[in-house]
Formats: sequence, C-alpha cells, structure tokens
Amino acid sequence: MSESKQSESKSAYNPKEVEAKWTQFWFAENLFSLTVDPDRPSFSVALPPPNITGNLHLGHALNGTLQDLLIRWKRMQGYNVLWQPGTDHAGIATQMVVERELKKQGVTRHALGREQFLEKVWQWRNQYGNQILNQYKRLGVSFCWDRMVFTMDEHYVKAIMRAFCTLFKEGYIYRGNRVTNWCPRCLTSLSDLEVEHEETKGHLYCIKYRLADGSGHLTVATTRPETMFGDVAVAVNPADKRYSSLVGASVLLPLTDRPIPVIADEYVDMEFGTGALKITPAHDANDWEVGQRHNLASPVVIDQQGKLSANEFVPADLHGKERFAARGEIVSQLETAGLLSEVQDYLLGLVRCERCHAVIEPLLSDQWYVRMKELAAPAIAVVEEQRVVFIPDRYAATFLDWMRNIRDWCVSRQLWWGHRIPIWTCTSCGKQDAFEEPPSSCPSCSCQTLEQDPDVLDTWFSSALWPFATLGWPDQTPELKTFYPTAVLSTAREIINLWVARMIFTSLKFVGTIPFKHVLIHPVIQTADGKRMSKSKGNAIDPLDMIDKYGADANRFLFASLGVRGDQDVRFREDRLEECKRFANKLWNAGRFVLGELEGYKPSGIERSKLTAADRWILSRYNHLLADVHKGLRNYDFNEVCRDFYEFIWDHFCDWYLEIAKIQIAQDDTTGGGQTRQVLHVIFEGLMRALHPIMPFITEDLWDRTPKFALYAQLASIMFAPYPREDESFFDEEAESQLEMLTRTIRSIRNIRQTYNVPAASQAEVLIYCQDTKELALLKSGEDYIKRLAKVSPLTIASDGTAPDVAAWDTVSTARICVPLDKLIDVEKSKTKLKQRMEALEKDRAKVSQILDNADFRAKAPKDKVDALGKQLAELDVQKSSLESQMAVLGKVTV
RNA sequence: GGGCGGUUAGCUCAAUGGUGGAGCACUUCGUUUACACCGAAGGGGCUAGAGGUUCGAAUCCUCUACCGCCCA
Repeated sequence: MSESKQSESKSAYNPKEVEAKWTQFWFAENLFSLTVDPDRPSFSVALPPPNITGNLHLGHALNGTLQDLLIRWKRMQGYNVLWQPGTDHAGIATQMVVERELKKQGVTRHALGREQFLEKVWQWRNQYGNQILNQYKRLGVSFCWDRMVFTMDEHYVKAIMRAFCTLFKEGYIYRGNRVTNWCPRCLTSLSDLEVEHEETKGHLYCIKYRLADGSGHLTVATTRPETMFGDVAVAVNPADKRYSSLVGASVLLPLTDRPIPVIADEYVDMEFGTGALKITPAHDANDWEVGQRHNLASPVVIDQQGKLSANEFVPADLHGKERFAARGEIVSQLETAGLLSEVQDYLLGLVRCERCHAVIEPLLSDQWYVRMKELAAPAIAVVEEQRVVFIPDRYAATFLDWMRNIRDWCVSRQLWWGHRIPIWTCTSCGKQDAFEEPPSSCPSCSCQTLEQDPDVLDTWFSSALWPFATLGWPDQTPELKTFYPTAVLSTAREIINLWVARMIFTSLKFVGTIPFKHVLIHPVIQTADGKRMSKSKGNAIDPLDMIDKYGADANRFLFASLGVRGDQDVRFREDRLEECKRFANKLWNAGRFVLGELEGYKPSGIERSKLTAADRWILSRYNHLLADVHKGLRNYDFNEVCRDFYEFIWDHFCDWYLEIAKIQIAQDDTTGGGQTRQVLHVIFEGLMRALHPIMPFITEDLWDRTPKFALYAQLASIMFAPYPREDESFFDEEAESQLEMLTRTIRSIRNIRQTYNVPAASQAEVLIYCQDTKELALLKSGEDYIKRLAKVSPLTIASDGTAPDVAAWDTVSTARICVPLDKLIDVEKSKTKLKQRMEALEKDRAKVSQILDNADFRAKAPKDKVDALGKQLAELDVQKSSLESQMAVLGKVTV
C-alpha cells in the first residue's frame, strides 16, 4: 500500500469526493435557478462584480462565503432569494491585459485601430471573462447562476446610457479643464480614488531664482525641479515679512530666464522649505487653484507620456526627455550655473497609479465631470437617518466624511475598452448633446456629421448602477419589483467611497430608493505577519489551493469565523484552516457513528417522560445553540455563530453526549425503553440543517443519509429544508446543573488517576461521599456514566463512610471523592498535590472573600451578585475543610 | 496633517463592568470499534504603559508608546 493511501483511512472525511458529488448534483438539478412564490417574502443580495481579469483571492472567498451563508440561511427560512452574480468589464485592467498580450505578438492597439482592438478584447473576455465566477463554484456558492450579468451586456449598457443622459440633460455633467491625475503609462486620467499614496525618500531642491532687477535672488524649494519650466509665479505668504518687499517684483526662471512675478497667496506655508513656492498650474492641482486665483497662464511642460514637452517653454536640449531623467539633467545644469543652493533629503508623498504603479503626473486636461454636491445630499441623509446601516457602524463615518467633502467626479477615461461616452458634437453647427441611441443626424441643424466623444466612462460609473441595472432597470421588471432594494451589500472597506457611496446616490437619483439596507464591511485578510497580500509581492495565498488542501467547508467555516464585527484586519494562518478541517472531520465521524446507530431507524419524535438527565441536558444545550445561532445570524455575528457550533459539536455533543449515548443505547437495547436514538436523531438531523449555510457540502451529504420525517424526505436538497429554531420548552436548567456535577466528578476522578499514574487500562476503585441529598441522588443516578467514563470499579456512592487512609482525595461541590490507592500511592507526591490544591483554593477564597468583605460591595452591588459570591465562598469553605482533613489523614500515614 | 482600528498565554484570536477562555504549540498518559484529522490530564497571563471614573475595569474616560489601515 502506498504511503498516501495509508494516510487516507476510510474514516477520514474526503472533501474532494463529497464536493464534486454535490456540486454536480446541484447543477444537474438546477437547484440554484430563480423561483418566486408571490406569497413569500424576498431577500436579495447583489454580488460585488469581480473584474473579468480577476482571479479568486481570499477577499473574494471571504466575501462570497458571508453572502452565501446569508442566502442559504434565508432560502431555508422560506424566502424568495436572489443572489445576483456577474462581472465587471474593468476598463483599465482589461485593456492593459489585452495590450500586454498583443505586445507579445509585436502589435500595439494603435496599430490595430480602435475597432479591431475592441474585437480582440471581446475575444479575450469571451475566453477568460467568467473564469473567476467558475472559481467561485469551488466554494459552493449558491449564485443564481442563470442570471449572470456583465456590465457590457446590452440591457446593462442601456441602463448606463439612460443614467448618463439623464445626468447630462439635467446639467450634472460638464466639461472641465483642470489638473487631474494622469497615468503616463495607461495614458488616461484617473479619479482620486484610483491612485495610491506612498511615502518615498526623495530630495528637496533649493533653487535660486534671480531677481529681474539684478538685486539678488529668491530661493525656492521644490521636490520636482523638472516642472520648473511651467512655473508662472513664485508665491509667498502675505504674512511673511521676509518676502513682503518682494511681492510684485519679477524673478527670472533659471535656465530659460523667462521672467515671472512674485505673488502673495495664503496657500503658501511659511514653515515649509524657504517659504517661497514655485507655482506650476498645469502640473499641480494646488498650484492650479493658485493660478486661477491670480489669473495666471498654465503652460504645459510635460506631455501625456511623461516626457518634457517640445515647446517654447522647455529648453531645446530637454525636449522629449523622460521626466525623471530630465530631473537629473536639470539639477546638474542648475549646479553648474550656481543656481542650486542646497539639496536636502526629504520624505515625499508619491502618488501612483493603482493599476500599473507608475508615478502619477498631475496634468491639465479637459475631462467630463459629474457635479456631485446636490447628488450627494440625499445619500448623506439616508445614512444619517440610518435607512442605510453600516456594519460595523463606524464605517458610516468613513462614508459621511467623504460624502460631506465630496468633489466633482471625473468620469472620462482616455481608454478604448468601456462604455464610450454618449456625447456627440455636430461638426457643422457645433451643437453638443448626449444621446441614449447613436443619433443619425444633428437635432439642431439636421446635418449628418456628428462626432462621438472618444473617451469612455470610468468603470465605476457603470458599477454604481449594479444593484438595479442587474435587475433590469430602466425597465420596470418583475425582478426589480420583487427584489429591490436588496437586503445586504457585503464588501471591503477600501471601496466604501469608490463604490458603495456611488451606488447609494445613483439609486436614490434613478430609482428613488436606497439600494440596500445593510452594508457589511468585512475585514481585510493579511499575511500571517500582518502584511498586505499582493500578487506582485508574491505573498498572496490562493484560495483554490486552500480548498484543495483543506476542503471548501473548512475554508467557509474559517471565513465565517473571521466574521464582520471583529478587527478591521485579520491575519491568515494556515493552522486555523487545519483546525477547521479537523472540525469537519470530527463532524463527519460523529455522523458515521450517529448514522450507524440510526440504521433502520424510523423517526418517531421524542417521548419526554422517558428522557434521562443526559438526554435533557443535550437537548437543552442544543436548543440554546439554535437560539444563539439565530441571534448571531440576525446580527451578522458570524464569528460567534461559528464558536457556538464548534463548542456544541465538539465539546458537548461529541465529547460527552456521544460517549453517554453509547452507554444508554446498550441499556435501551436491553430494556427497550430509552430515547437515546430519538435524541440522537432529532439533534443530528437538526444540526445538519442549522450548519448547512456555513458548511453546505458535508451537511448535504450527511443529511442525505439521515433518516427523515416524511415532510423532509421529498425535498431535493437540504438547502430547501426549513431552518431549525429553538424550542424553549427543552431549556432545562436542572439537567444542566446535574450534568455539570457529573462531568466535574468524572473529570476529578480522571485527574486523580493521572496524577497517581493509575494505568489507563485498569479499573480503579472509587468512593464518593456526599451529604447533600440532592447531589447524592444525582451522583447515584449517574453511576453508570461515572463507571464507564472514568473507568471505575467498584464504585461506592454514599452519604458517608470510612475510607482507607492511603487514598487520594478531591472535592466536587459538596461531594468528597476518594480513590484508594493502596500501594500505588506516593505519600510525598500526594502531599505536594494536596498542597498545590490548597494554595489554589486559598487564592480563590482570598479573592472572593476580599470582594465580600468590602462593605461598599455588599451595599451597592446587585443582590444576585452578592448572593452568588456568598454561595461560592461557602462551597470553597467546604472544599477547604475537606482538603484539610485529607491532609491530616495523609500526615499519619507511614508506608 | 485629519480620522479609524489594534496591543490579552510562545503564536492566532475570544471574553453584556462582576474570580481572564479557546485552538495551535508544549509536557504526560492512552489505538476503549465515530474520529490518532482522536481521547484524557497538565503547565503557561500584574490583559502595552500611566492616570481617572466605579463597590468593582481587559472592558468606560484621558494621555503616552508601538503596529496597521483610510483620507488629505
């Protein structure tokens, strides 16, 4: 037998097999397709559409799990559910990918031309565009697969055109000439949200600008000397006494000797550099503002490729030089000319393109903007009024802060792939307008030579319409009526402004209602050492590898455990997945045992009068679990739900109840009166349903093989079975305290056995003396459990009696537990052990009595707290005297 | 510069203001037919630091340090 075969024993859970089987079944039976029962409530979620260029990463997997969990839960609760999947065309990313492909063949998009290039992109999209959704399949997500939407679908485009033209006609869209973020590699403008900031070591260059009248110079500090040729002024703060006499004077721009004025503007920070700032309106957004205020020109000196322009402002020897190479040359020329006074090390904020990481060049250009202030107002209101609720709620502040300080949205991109801006300009009369359908002739002069704007829309413009455009808007479809607004949007915090905010305002604008009630912001998954995962750094974990290795259910359980309410970042460690995998295996094996015991069993319901204390206990725990799970799911406390499941299944059900069940079943089989199988059935069958939203594969498989009531037997899948709820009549405090006493007793005996090295295989004699009649009765009723679970024989349980001197003792509540050890005992060891117990007990007692001795506590604390502590102290005292008497006995022993 | 989150056992994380828990790792014992992907027992903590509120603080408030994120 090969090694790998050996390690795969038959009892181990094999997720691959089970996942393949049920995935196949779910799709073959079309179980995910949309069905609407008008009598039922509806619940819908729009999947944040992944980029067609994307591959499933841990963030997708986490987010997908949380949404699927909700969808499956609601489906089982009987809702009409719609989980809308789809993909985003991802303008820049896709164009880059395809251009890279073309480059390998030595072709540029410009060589192909716009139309042919777009054909290539469509080919690429048709081949790879749904890859990521197929990867989602491995997670077991229950998307409404037959309703997949792509942002370039015909009806989706219709929605975009309607939205854009509406905004245009209402005057929200305008042409603006201002400094925008320009990516010299992607050759497009970018919004503020599509760039990333980074601190980099650089230099601050102090450059002498000579006064035109030859009376000296002004030293200007800059991090970007290459923009110098575009300077139109030197600005100083009006309050700056050092320079006040110079305001209005002229200085000569180094290297070109073009004269520019010295101006005063509040924007200048007197503390920064020399307090004199060069103003380059075409290449700095702040400078542009200053330039506007002072009516200055805006000469462009760096072109779209990031090269110094070949124009009259730039010295001829620098024409066409790449900007950073030019910087070096300029600095050395300045040095030679004696105009460089100082170069300081400086930490500067660099702005990079989110997609290609090229350094952004702020560039003056004409772009289309959406006027935002008025559109933002109602979106601010719905969040303020909590009609849209963020979870965790602190993210509402992120949203509000951004929306309240909103700037106009640059929506044009100089790309080919995307939704071409539907604005046409008449070449003869110059009339410009937006058209939902390409116009055949100019509405004002009827001529037929109209030219469409060459740019495309920001990808986020189309994504902003996602929740309603996917449901058929602008048509009033039945889906829109049934499933809008959606219930929850689950996403990452980094796109709250980029996407969530825009969905909210577009929905209010176009549909007149909120797009979703709740916004779940899930944590960001970092590497084990707290770093950001990224493909380029090579530290990203591939969720598909993790699914291969640990199984989809284990991964889902982990993701659900990460939850949404915890930290904003969580570290990914594979050993946690290992734990989840073991949990799946534990469940699987519990299932093997239970199903084995239920072979041929016909569900009959529970006869309560015949339940043992252990039965009542596990039923009480189980119903508490269902109550906690329900509460947890309602509040999106997924991590708590997972903990509850884990604890119940492993600690309560497997470790204790199944072991007890083995004993009871043997008794049931001889007496014929027990309810153990009934209890096992009720709990296990219900547990599978309860856990199904988190772990769909393993629960489907086990449930499929579980005997069922006729009502459920006809269902195609567990996913349509009703979600279980607690039955409070099974809550049973008495049984809970009884079992606590019993398990503590068993643990105590086990402890003694291990302490004194009683061989695990041998039976040990145990004497239990208990004067409390209630506890005595309970211990007696649990005799069989104690014998079996602590390997005890013979067992004596009595109110009192004499015990041998040579014995180990312990106390549980009012019971004294004695294990005669005869020759096995090591007197010194026993004394040490007793001493340790005594010390621990003393410590406890000291703490409790200290609190109780405090008169303020007795006076001010709630009565139940005071009583509870008083009771505890009494119990500690009983235990103390018991330990003391044991010590005394031991003191007399001589071996 | 503004805002937010975190700091608890060696590691990763829990703990409605009421004697601090789990998993992993560690030590010891154990193949008892659901599970060695297991079971049993055990060791391990002035809850980052300093103040304050309170009968009582890991928890609430203030400040400090460090780590991280978002926005400018």
